[in-house]
Amino acid sequence: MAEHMTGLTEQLQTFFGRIRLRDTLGEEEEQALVEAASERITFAAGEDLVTEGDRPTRSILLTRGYACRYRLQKGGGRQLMAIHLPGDFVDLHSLLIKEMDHSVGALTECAIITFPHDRLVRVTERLPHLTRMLWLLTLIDASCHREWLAGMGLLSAAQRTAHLICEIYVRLEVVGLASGHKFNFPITQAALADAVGISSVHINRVVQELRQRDLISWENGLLTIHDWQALVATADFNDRYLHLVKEQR
Amino acid sequence: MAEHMTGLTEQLQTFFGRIRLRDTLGEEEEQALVEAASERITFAAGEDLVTEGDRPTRSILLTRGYACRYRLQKGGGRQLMAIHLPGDFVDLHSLLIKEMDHSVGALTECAIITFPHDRLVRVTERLPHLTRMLWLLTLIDASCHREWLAGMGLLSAAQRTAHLICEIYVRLEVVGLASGHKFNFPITQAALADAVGISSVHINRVVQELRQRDLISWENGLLTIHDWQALVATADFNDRYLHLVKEQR
DNA sequence: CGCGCTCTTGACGAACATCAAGCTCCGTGG
DNA sequence: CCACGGAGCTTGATGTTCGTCAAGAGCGCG
Repeated sequence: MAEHMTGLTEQLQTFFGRIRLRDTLGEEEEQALVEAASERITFAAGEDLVTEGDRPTRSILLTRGYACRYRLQKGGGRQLMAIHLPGDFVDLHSLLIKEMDHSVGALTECAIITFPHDRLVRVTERLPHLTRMLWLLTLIDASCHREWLAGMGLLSAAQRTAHLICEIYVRLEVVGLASGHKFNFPITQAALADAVGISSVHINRVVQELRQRDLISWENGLLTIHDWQALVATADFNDRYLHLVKEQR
Repeated sequence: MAEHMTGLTEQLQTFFGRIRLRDTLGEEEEQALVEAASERITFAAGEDLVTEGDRPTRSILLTRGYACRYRLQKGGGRQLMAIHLPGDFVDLHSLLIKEMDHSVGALTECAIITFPHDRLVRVTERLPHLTRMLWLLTLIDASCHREWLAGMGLLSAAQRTAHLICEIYVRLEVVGLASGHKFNFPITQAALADAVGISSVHINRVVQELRQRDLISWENGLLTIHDWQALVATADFNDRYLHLVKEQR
């Protein structure tokens, strides 16, 4: 067990941080999560962590890299439905949903920690407040889905792109994974296009527009926001949907 | 208390049915929900059940009518993010989310039952399996959001419209609120346009196309599906995302 | 050196928004 | 009884956004 836990607690700190942004997390609760953890696995960019139709027996927590939820279309199209960052409990859903209705893929090299479902169920039997915290994390995922959905209906391609950049920066920043309005973003324009819901040709023009307006630069996988206020204004970005308020839940 | 419960259990049957589609629901669990219920309220079409920015102290279960989650834009646009039917626990989210990041409105006259948050928290402290069932319902909501999101990126306006019709029919049908491929759908074309994410002019043309292809008819608030197979085919509809499988969760 | 992946650019077309006008239906008040 | 008005539906004309097709450039990698 000592072996098992080497480095594990450290690797879960970002995850704990994401909970502590919203409520307090007790010693016993933290310990229960550490004990529920199982394997550590890495994936190469492009690999699937979970595939549509799977019936996982464990949930996946992302500790390193960018992952995405996505759905493929018969015709060959792809739509991303979320981008996940270190500290995200990527498919906590599968604990109750059972059969995956979408896939989770690695956008970059990824490292994960797995949590067997039976251990998580035991957590729900024993620790109601921690259960609510896990539930809350999935509710915030849903809130992000709604935000993207509203963006698809109400915003232009350029606005949605700006919005996504704002979202990722804030979510990285609040857990100390980014600062100074810049962050590593080593994904392809094609992947970004699938997230924003437009073609790869068009995302290229949108990115160039954002660069020419001097809102951002993006080279060698490093994205820099030059004018945060202006980026927020064009995207009509409001972080309320991320629920970053610490209170009793 | 006898007074309080008059008719209440009956009004919750559709809700219990939605849970029983996915797992068994024990006598004690059902009773706990009945006891957690509080007021019954009705709303006229167009009224808000909850408004963006509110901090509700109770959650709302819809027992009659159509409601929707929506977000407004400064410019005046509106995007629906879900349509809710009788038996849906509409803003169970607010139990943990606390501050509403969107509004819930009545598309038709609606009747609701309220559940004070403190009573629901007590349920989570006492009944882990029922807690997981409530959690599951919010996960299925999220799954619907993802489905709509994928549709926005991958499907045409006509396909999304067909998809929405399929979704509503199935969700009504599985709890016995519709059969024979028809259902009451007394909403305006403008509201449908906001759901599909297109203009009211364009939804009109889309609806006419669906009528001319003899897929549906829709008059006096009654929508009839004439060719279910063809409608499913055009929408590329697959009900997997509704998670209608009964199993241990 | 050559291959493949990503990014870039131009030309053209399709899907959908916007603007504008007229329609039907229905309730309300005279 | 009809006039009026509003809400929702319908239709046409025009413009914008974005998709698709096609080609080429830069670059890392074997």
